[in-house]
Amino acid sequence: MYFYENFIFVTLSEEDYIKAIYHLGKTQTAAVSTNAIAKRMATKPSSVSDMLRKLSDKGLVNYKRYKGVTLTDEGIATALNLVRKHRLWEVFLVDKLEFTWDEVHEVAEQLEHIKSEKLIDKLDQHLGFPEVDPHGDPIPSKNGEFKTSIKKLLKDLSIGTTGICVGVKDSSKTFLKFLDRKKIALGDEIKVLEREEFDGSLHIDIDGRDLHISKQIATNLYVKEV
Amino acid sequence: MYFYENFIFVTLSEEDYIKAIYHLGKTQTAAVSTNAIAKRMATKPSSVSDMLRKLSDKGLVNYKRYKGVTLTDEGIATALNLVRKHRLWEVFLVDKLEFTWDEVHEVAEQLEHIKSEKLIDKLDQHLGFPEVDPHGDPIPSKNGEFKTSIKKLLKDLSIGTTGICVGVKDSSKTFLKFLDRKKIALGDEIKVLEREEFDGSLHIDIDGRDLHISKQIATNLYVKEV
DNA sequence: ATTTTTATTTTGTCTAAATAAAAAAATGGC
DNA sequence: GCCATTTTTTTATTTAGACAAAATAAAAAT
Repeated sequence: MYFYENFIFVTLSEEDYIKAIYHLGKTQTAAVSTNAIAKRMATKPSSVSDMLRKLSDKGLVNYKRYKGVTLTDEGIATALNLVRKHRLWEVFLVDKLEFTWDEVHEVAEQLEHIKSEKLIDKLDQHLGFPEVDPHGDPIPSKNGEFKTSIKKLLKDLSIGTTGICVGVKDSSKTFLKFLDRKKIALGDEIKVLEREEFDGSLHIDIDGRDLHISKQIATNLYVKEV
Repeated sequence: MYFYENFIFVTLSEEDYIKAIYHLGKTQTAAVSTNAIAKRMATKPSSVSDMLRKLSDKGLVNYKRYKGVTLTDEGIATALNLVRKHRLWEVFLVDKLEFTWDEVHEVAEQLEHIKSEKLIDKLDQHLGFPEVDPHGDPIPSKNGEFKTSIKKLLKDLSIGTTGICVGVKDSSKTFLKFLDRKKIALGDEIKVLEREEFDGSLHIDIDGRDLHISKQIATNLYVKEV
């Protein structure tokens, strides 16, 4: 074994699997199932089984047949690096190239696979070492450290505080249309003025306008506290 | 045939072949040979034959067995788009991320494959619609138009004119070491003061310093006239 | 005109990744 | 504890791309 060869080459599609396992694993304590991965990646369970064996051989996942899969430390590091790259590119697209929040994902999905440590370090610096992406999700540091998410539901903001609208929980057409009519858009500054006790509805100030919105709305809007 | 499906999906390695054919074709009038492509791409002639047949099926090249290959209009458009993307990314890396001229190629080689028209348009705008890359090579416009190269050899500059050092013709270690000792670097502004008739050597002003360099040196340094 | 050399293509294998169909293991209900 | 169902794995194929060895075409030399 050549000691200077202690890094593993990870292919593009292996990276995609690692990311899927990482994101599925976040919301649960148990190991991630083959079917769940297949569904998320729009592929077949048989393909997933195959890949899990390979990833296991490379030491990126802990895999017990029929028992689901978890990431090893190596796998977690790989995943965090991908998340870091994805989110930094998203910041770049929005801050520097004037993309809107909803256009960035597909492109960032490609850019995150570019392999160059220097590129990412320089990009990070160029962007002013941002801590969150345009959706309010935290950007892991180079060594994999994380701020806990500062993204909250609007309904959880306390009275008097201000947040910037960074995303939606319900991304259905009807909801987006509704937001459009109410002229609520990504990036808007929202200050919570008052909460009605009996129905949980909120009085808010949004870019100078006063608005009264139902609890349901406030439950489906993500904001980033400022 | 669905008329809205008039674009061909080109895979990553197809793109690499197209680029190789394009660059080899520039320097010659005849069709490009299989072996030449193989040598440039560090692959085997058999692999090239295989790929040429595929590219021909897709209408990207004109291919006659044993007779070499040329790009179709479609192929040229594809190549120019790749060159455009490659060079724009190089400008980005140098202007925005402080890469040096010699570090950009490998990364740009990856970035050029990112598929998003909007991304490139926005990047172009962000960079101020540059006409040349950091090596002084021209950047094709969106519809494939080209300024002729404004890159020259230092020896071809006329007396009194100024150029910015953008590259080397001879990239041997000895030459690069020599430049280093003489403190001649990429980006330096060089003004030609005088040319000695009998040996073609040049007196130059480089960032305020006076220097006397041989014809051989002047023949291996590229400058971009200002 | 024939032979030799060189360039190119064909053929058969190989690997990575995907799929469908078949087999095996796990699980929930009784 | 056993059966039916669901989940997962295995096996056999497929496709894109690459390569080595063998075959063939073109060019050069005799």
